[in-house]
Amino acid sequence: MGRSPSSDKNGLKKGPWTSEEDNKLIEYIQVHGPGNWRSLPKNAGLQRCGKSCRLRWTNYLRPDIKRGRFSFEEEETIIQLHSVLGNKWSAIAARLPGRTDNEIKNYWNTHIRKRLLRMGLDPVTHSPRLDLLDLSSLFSSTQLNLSSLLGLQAFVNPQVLSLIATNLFTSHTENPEMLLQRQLQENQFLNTQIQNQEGSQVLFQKFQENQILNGSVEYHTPTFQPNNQFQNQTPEIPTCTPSNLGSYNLVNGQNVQENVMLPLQNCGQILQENSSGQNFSFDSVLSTPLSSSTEDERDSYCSNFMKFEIPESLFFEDLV
DNA sequence: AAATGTGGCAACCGCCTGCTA
DNA sequence: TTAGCAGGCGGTTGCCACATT
Repeated sequence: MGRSPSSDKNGLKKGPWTSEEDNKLIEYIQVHGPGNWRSLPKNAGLQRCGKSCRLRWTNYLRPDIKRGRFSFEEEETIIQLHSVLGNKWSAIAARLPGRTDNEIKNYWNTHIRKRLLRMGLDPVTHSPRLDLLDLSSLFSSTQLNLSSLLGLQAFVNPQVLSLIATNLFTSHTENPEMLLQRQLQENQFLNTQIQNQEGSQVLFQKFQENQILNGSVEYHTPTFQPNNQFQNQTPEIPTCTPSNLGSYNLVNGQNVQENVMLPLQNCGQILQENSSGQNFSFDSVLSTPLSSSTEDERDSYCSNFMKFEIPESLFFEDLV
């Protein structure tokens, strides 16, 4: 594994660690504790640089490291957190006890990223890949009237639209802690607004996201209803309608798809109600049944959520 | 059976940040 | 204020194992 044995210009060894080196490092740290990595190799009798020792310890030798396959819960947590944090592997690792940032990074690049691509999702934005969608047929089949969609502003407080648009453009770059604080403030405002504007699906979407945030997760988690360790604190979910679909990318008539997660993937455990009063539900698009054991089964399960059809008789006016 | 391709992952590299004198 | 250092982080490399041809 890894690099072939070699030495750098200082005579320090590089490449794979031997069990003898591992033992030396473990024994030294058991006595003196980790840290002071620059002087550690000399004191421990290792021909390695401090950085190499630190990496070996933190990524492999640490006693609390969990080895082996990632569980479904872990995998979904990674996807959730990545949708919020991006490639902040250390931040993601901090929420997965026993897993290292390096391990999560490798797992993402070798498994999850490929799976998302196969599902037609962009692994960077977590949005459906537009290059794979025939949006014109989608719109014609549903008889959606663009002017009606744009008319959303007629019943949505412009202040709210502005708030949401601002959020959409900043949420992926903002410091998660700052985001948390800001969203707590937003939620107070939205909570009031949503009581007065029952028809606003955009508002509901925003409200729901903030509820998830406030109720459980340290970081803003816009795409999923948690079903793992956060589940106990999941707030009661109000009913929403299929018009959530596409609401974000048409804010103010602007297509903000590029930087935003579509609510399409936001269907996790949302109970939706169509115009005729029939209920239908989605599980998380990326959730996988615990009984599934193979990657193919997981793919199959997940991809089924991308195959729903919009009824011919569905009118946007009915939905709002 | 041998050659070639691909996946997986440990380890390295270079940059960045925070601390301290 | 600034320079030096230690440690942390994300991206990349390169080797091994396994699959495919």
